[in-house]
Amino acid sequence: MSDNDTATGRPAPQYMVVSDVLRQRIRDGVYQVGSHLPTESELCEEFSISRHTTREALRRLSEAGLIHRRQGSGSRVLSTEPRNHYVHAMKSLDQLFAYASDTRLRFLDIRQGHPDAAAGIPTDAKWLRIEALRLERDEDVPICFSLVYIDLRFGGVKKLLKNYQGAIYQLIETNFGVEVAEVEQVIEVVRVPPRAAEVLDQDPDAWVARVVRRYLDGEGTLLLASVNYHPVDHFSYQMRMTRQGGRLV
Amino acid sequence: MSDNDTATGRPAPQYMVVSDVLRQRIRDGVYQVGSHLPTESELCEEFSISRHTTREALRRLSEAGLIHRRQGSGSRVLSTEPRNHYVHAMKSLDQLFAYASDTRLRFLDIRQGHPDAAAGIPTDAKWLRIEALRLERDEDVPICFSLVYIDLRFGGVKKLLKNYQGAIYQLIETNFGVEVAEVEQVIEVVRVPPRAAEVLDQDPDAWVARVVRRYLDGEGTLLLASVNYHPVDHFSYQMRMTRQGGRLV
DNA sequence: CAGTGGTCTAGACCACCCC
DNA sequence: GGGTGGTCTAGACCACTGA
Repeated sequence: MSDNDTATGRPAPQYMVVSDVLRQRIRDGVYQVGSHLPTESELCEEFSISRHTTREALRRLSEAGLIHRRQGSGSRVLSTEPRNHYVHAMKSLDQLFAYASDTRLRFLDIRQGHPDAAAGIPTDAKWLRIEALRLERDEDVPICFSLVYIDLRFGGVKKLLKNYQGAIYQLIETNFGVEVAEVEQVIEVVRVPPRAAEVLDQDPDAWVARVVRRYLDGEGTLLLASVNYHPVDHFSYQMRMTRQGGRLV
Repeated sequence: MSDNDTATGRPAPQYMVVSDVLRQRIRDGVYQVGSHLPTESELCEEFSISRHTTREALRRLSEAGLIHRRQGSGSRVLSTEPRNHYVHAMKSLDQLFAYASDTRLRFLDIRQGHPDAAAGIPTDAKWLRIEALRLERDEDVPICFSLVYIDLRFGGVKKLLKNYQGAIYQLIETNFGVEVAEVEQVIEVVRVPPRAAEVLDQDPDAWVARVVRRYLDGEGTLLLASVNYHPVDHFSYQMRMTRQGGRLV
């Protein structure tokens, strides 16, 4: 649990002692989830420490996701257990994609249309629908066939797509001042749909890896979604998870 | 890049201004990757701020993975770009697995043997080799066929496996005082190997999703590895990535 | 409005690293 | 031994929250 001086011989700093005590109290229900921690000044008094030290202790709890602090309001208990024991971290979403970055896009079709069910978009709404092939640079080997559905308020991207090579979500981020805050991804293995079989040159009854990605903004609104069909012999999805924090967090 | 007061109308705090300046200098190569930042006291003087404010600025760079700070040594520049823009976070590794948690294991075979190539273990070494089927609870439908390779120094788990239901890495963590610090995972779609076809009741030429997981300790030593074959019609792998930090980080 | 957390200062002592 | 970052104190003013 705590990691006070168990490893190193020297005593743990006070902020860590205090943070561990508070952590234990949260686990024990002394401070219930949803309720508020004592204020900084109360904690200063109880532990006879300066405000700075108190804040350092609270910072740790906050970083561990156990409490949420809000100016003027206080520190609310969020959870009994730290979140994010393991993280898969990446510089950019590029690493989500199951292909190397040195690729290019060939657009097959762009028009308004109704999304397919796999995209997780209500199929009664109209979205900009893009068909594209992702190819290895300088080669004609297709890496995947992609259907991209874009909210019509970003319909202006249509003009920008010509010769665009990167990920489409980035195009929308830079041109419409929105920010992708969250991505959901589902990987499954399915029978190749007819259109994908055609452009990927697959047997009609072949299996393909289908990767569906949904890009959401900070409020959970869907900005765009993509359905990507990968021939199985070129599909490899790698990730690396790391345990969070050496000492505590 | 910076997020000083662009959104809110009010001015950014000093530590954020300073941290942005330093960040820009790192990008511009004023402070080269591998070299050291000025010391805290030098930065205090340059920006006419207190040490506390300087440390807050440096803390941000450290959290962003741009610098590494070491007592007695200084702040070394690690990278020009922040890491961890996006994270896939999970409380435990259970969420790595492409199946619900309400499952059970049926062991088919346990003995010493040579790992297969897919596990990424030198095949000349001997490891404890476990064959198991993961089944839905109360049903005989197999979710996946697993080959688990365990370093022989944990050979004692053999006795503990009987009636064990959970993830094997946890068994080793609790019984041998080691900690999984890192997991590598690769998902691919391959032809079913004969043995897997047999126990999963698949056609000899069927495709299966192969998920290879390698569990490493803090020093990068492989503790165990597993190769899991999932019938494609039951395979679904979901993940959710979140952009890190509202304001900067 | 009173009380909260957010920012900031000017000091201090210490453990650690490297010369 | 001299300099680094790590911890800690005792103050201060401010922005924000909520009654």
